[in-house]
Amino acid sequence: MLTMNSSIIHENTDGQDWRTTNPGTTSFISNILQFPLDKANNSENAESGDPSGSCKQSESGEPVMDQMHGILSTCLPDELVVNDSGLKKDDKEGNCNQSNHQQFSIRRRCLVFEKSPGFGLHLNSLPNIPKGQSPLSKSTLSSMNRGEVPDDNKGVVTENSYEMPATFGGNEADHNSPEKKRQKFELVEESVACKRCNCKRSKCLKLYCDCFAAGLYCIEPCSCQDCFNKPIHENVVLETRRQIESRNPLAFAPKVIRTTNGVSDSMGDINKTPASARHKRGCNCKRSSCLKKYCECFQAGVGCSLSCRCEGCKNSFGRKDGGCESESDGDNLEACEKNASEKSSHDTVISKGQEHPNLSVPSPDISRLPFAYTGKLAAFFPHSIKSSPQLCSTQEQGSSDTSSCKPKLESNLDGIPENGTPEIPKHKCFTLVSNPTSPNCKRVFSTPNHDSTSSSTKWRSRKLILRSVPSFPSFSPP
DNA sequence: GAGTTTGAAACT
DNA sequence: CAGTTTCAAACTC
Repeated sequence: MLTMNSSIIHENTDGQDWRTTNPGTTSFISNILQFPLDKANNSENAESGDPSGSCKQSESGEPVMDQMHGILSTCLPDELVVNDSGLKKDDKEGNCNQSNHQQFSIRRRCLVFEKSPGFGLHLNSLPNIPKGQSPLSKSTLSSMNRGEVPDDNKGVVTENSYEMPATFGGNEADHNSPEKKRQKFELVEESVACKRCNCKRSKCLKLYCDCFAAGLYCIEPCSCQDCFNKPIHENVVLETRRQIESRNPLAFAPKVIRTTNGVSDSMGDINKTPASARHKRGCNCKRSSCLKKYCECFQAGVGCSLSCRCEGCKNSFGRKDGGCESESDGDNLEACEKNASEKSSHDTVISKGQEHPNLSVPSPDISRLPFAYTGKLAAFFPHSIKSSPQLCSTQEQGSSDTSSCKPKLESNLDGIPENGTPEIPKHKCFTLVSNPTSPNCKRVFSTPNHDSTSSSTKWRSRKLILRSVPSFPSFSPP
């Protein structure tokens, strides 16, 4: 049986590995190794001003690369991230530093972004911010919310920080339009919704560390101590990871999978949950009743299964013994209701286009994305499902039946097809940006046309995930 | 913000 | 493989 890390993977029914169909990806290691040069170049440019002139802009006045980056990142994150030639081209064409910074930031954030073996873009533990907490100072946020760019964030790439987004560093005209201001504010909010690890003893070299587990380097917003999970310690990181994988080859693999065959999961139990997303290994909760985020199943927004060894399971996403959807006993109903009430703070992932008339089929490029979504990752989809009534309207409206207690999250997991390709609604096309807005996030998914209601969403979950790594990431060389 | 609880990860 | 320890996030106050 597969043991998965805390992210959702898709069981590929035909056995085809996405990697085989994604030849565009290249090793991220090479990019990491290139880091000093890139950094030097970027820093030089940043400090000396753009030697090639101002950023190119579209007719709308928006920086071309700012737009393109978002689009490309949405659909071709792998290629975008690792395509050095593209970067060089950008340089030659004189794109603004911020664009370069963005791309640079993306690259340096991932430990490895491999075609194979895959130590991939695993937004496993993505940053999410605890209620009421912010990785940014109030003053900083305040100024940012006013549309100001903190001085210490202006276009500076430091060892552990992200540059400010292009939208922050663009020309002033861009900032003055209401639309830009709105976008800026949303971006700020997204950045606030990011949290980093707080490891003290693990040196961020164990799976305890969300960053490490996610295949990401720790960055400035992290509160970790004695952190070795940094590019400068790449060898240590890779070696440690190799050791962990030698112990458990699936240690960095997604923990949650979705089986949409509707018949059984790996354990043979009938999945009553429509979305049928399940924790591969199952939880082992004793006291939380699988009703708190201590429970990995609950945290990932999936129901417990027979794989779980939990006791007193009341997982509102689906109990081990047959869960939420079909039962109406007091406890379970209460749990469901509670869960429903907590949806606003719970992570959600993506929705299924087919389930919503307004959602269209993703582009082919998008469909090839080897992403899997689970809990933590949802932090990168602040505009997606969680707070979007639109996406859940079919359930929320007239939902007196038991399906009403089906968590949005799980329903949203329907968007993850078994072939490993999440079905991303076109109009919700996630914009994978190198979190231009947030120094805290490695990547942030935003939606080009997101509704305003979701913009204020805070993503707090600990382990919702977006992952571009294959189901069987291996650190060992081919 | 500090302390407690919790369960996964790591260790034996 | 099972039991124990370590760890950091989630949670509570």
